[in-house]
Amino acid sequence: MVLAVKSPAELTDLFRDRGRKMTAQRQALFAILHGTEAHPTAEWVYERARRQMPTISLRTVYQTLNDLVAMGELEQLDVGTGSARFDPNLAPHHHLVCDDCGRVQDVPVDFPDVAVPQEVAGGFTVSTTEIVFRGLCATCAHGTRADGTADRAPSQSNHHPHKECHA
Amino acid sequence: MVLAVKSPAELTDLFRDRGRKMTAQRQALFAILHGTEAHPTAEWVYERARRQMPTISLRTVYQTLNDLVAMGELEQLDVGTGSARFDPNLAPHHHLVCDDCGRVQDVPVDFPDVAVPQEVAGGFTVSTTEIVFRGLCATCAHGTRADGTADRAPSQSNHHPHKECHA
DNA sequence: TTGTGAATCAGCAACGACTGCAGATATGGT
DNA sequence: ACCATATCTGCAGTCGTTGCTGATTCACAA
Repeated sequence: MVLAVKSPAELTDLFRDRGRKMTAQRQALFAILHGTEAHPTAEWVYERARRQMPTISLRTVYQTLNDLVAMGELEQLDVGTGSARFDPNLAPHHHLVCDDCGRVQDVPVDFPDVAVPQEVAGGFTVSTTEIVFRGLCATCAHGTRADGTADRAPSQSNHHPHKECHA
Repeated sequence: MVLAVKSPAELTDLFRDRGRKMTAQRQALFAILHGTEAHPTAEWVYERARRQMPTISLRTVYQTLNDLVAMGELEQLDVGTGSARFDPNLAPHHHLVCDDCGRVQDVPVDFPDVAVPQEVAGGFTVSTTEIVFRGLCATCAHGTRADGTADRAPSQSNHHPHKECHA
C-alpha cells in the first residue's frame, strides 16, 4: 500500500539514527499512523491514542506529528477546514475535499501541463503545485441532511464543517 | 482593471437593494477594497481603515468582509498562511503563494485538462478546482535574509511567515 | 544493576484568527 | 423630529496550535 507511513519499526530506526529516544507514546502513535490510509487531524490521532494510553497528551501528539513532518515522513496539508491534516502519502498527488463533511481523498494523478506561464510568473520560482478539487462526496451528495438545507449555494456556506466523516 | 471589487457607489447600491443601511465605516471599507488589487487579510484592511477612522473596530471589518463574500462580491481564500485572504478577482483563476513572505499573486490561466478521472473520483461531485503554486517570489528568492538562513529546506519550514510583503 | 545527563512528557497558559453577545449608536423611512 | 431596527464597538469566548516548566523516562556507561 503506497498510502501508509513507514512501519513503526522503520520509524523507530529513523528516530534512533538521529539520536532520538524511543518512548511508548511514540510507538503508539507510529502504530496508529501506520494503520490508517486517511488524512487524520491531530485531534483524531489523539482520540485514537487515548484509547490505548489514556494519559497521553495532545501536546505529545502534535510534537510527534511535527517531528515526522520535519523528517519528511508525513506531509502537512491545509485544505481550509479549520485544522491541519497529516498526509502519509509522500508520492506527488492532489486532493478531493468535500465541502460538506470535510472528507479528504487522494487524487494520485499527475497533471504535467499545469505550469505558470512566464508572463504571469513575475519572477516567482515555483517549487510545488497543489490542486484541490472541491465538491461533495458520495455520502453528502445525497442531500438529505438533518437540518433540511439544500446546501448547494456557495454564497452562504460560512460554516466550517466538522462532521468528521473521516474515511 | 479586472482585479478590483466594484466601486463604492455600486456596492452601496447593492447593499441598499437588499434593504441594508449605509454607514461611514462601510463606505471607508468599500473605498479601501476598491483601491487594492492585492489579496488583503482582514487585519490589513483594518489597519488601513484605522488611518481614516481610528475608532473602527476589527469586528466591523470582519463583518463587512463576510457580507461581501456572502453577496458574492469577494472571494475568501485560504492558502495556509494562518489568516484568510479576500480576493476581489471574481473571474476563475489560480494562485501563486510565496512560502517565505506569504505574498499571493493571481494566475489568470485556465487549465481545461485538469479533472479528476472517474476511477479515482469515487462518487465525488467536483464543483471547483483550485490550483496553488508555491515557491519564492522575486524578492524572497534573493536569499539574503536578516537571519542568514538559506531557507530552501522544505523539511523544517515550520514558521508561519508574517513579513507582510503585501504587494 | 545502578547512575547520570539529556530527551521527552504532561499539563496548563498563551497566542492568533475569528465569532457571539449586549448595550450604545446611527440610519432612513415616516 | 421620531422611531424601529440595522449596525457598531468592545470584549469575552472558541478553536487549533504552540511555549513553557517541572517531572519523568530513556539510553548508555560504569
